Amino acid sequence: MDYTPRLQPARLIKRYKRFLADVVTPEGETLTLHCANTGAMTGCATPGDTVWYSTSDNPKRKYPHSWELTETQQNHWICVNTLRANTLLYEALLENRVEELSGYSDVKTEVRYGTENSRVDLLLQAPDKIDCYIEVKSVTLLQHECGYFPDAVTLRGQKHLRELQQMVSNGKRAVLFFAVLHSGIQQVSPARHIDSRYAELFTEAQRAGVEILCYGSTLCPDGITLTHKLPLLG
DNA sequence: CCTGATACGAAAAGTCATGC
DNA sequence: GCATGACTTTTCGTATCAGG
Repeated sequence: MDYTPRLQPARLIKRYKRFLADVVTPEGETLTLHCANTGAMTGCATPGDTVWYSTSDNPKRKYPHSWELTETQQNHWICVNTLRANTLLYEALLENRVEELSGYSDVKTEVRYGTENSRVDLLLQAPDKIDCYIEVKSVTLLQHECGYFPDAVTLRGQKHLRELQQMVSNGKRAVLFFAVLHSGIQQVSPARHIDSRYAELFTEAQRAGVEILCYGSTLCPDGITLTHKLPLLG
C-alpha cells in the first residue's frame, strides 16, 4: 500500500480525547490530527515522537489530517492506523503473497457472520474449497523483544475468538491473522499479562482448530507491505 | 434497470458523570 | 467506592432511494 501523496512529518505533543492528537509541524504550526486507532497505543504515542500524517480531501471531515505512522525515538516505525491492516492483507491476498491463504478465487470484505451481529474482516471462497473466515488484528505493542496482542482488555476481541471458533465447529475454516505493523517486532504472543481471559480463549480457539497466522511488514513513509511470516509464541 | 448519491449501523476504548 | 453508560470522531460497507 502506497501513501500518495507523501506523508508529512510532525512532532507529537500529545494524544487526547481518544480520537485526536496535537502535533507541531516543522514550520512550527500546531495541527490537530484524527487518530483512527482507538486502542491504548502503548509505546506508539510518546510525546516527542515523529508522527507522519496523511491529508484527506473529503470536505466533510472536521479534521482532514490522519495520523498514519509513528517514528519512535528508538527509531522504530509503527503504523497506528489500524484500518490499514485489513487493506494490507487484502492486497497481499490479491497478489497471492500469503501462501497459507492461496488458492481462493473470491475475496469478500466485511461479511456478516456469527450470532452476535458481527462482521468478519475477510471471507475467502472458491468452488472447490470450504469458506475461510479471517479476522485481522494489527500488532503494535512491543515489550521485551516481543510483540503482544491485545494491548488492552478487549471484550470485542474475545467475541471475535468465540465466533471464529464457532465457524470451525460449523465446518468452516477460520483464521486469526496478526498483521505486525511495528518494525521492531520479530515474534508475537498473546498478551496474558494484559488480558488473561483473552489469552485463555486464544489457546482454546487454537486447540479447536482456529488457525493463527502472523506476518510482518516493511514500513516507511512511502508505504507499507506485508512481507514475511513471523513466529508465534504460545 | 442500473448507477450514483445518501443514510445508517457498527466499530474502536478512554474519560467523565451518574447512580447505587 | 465501584460499576455502568454516555460521549467522543471518523471510516467503511451495505442498504435504500432517487433520477436518468
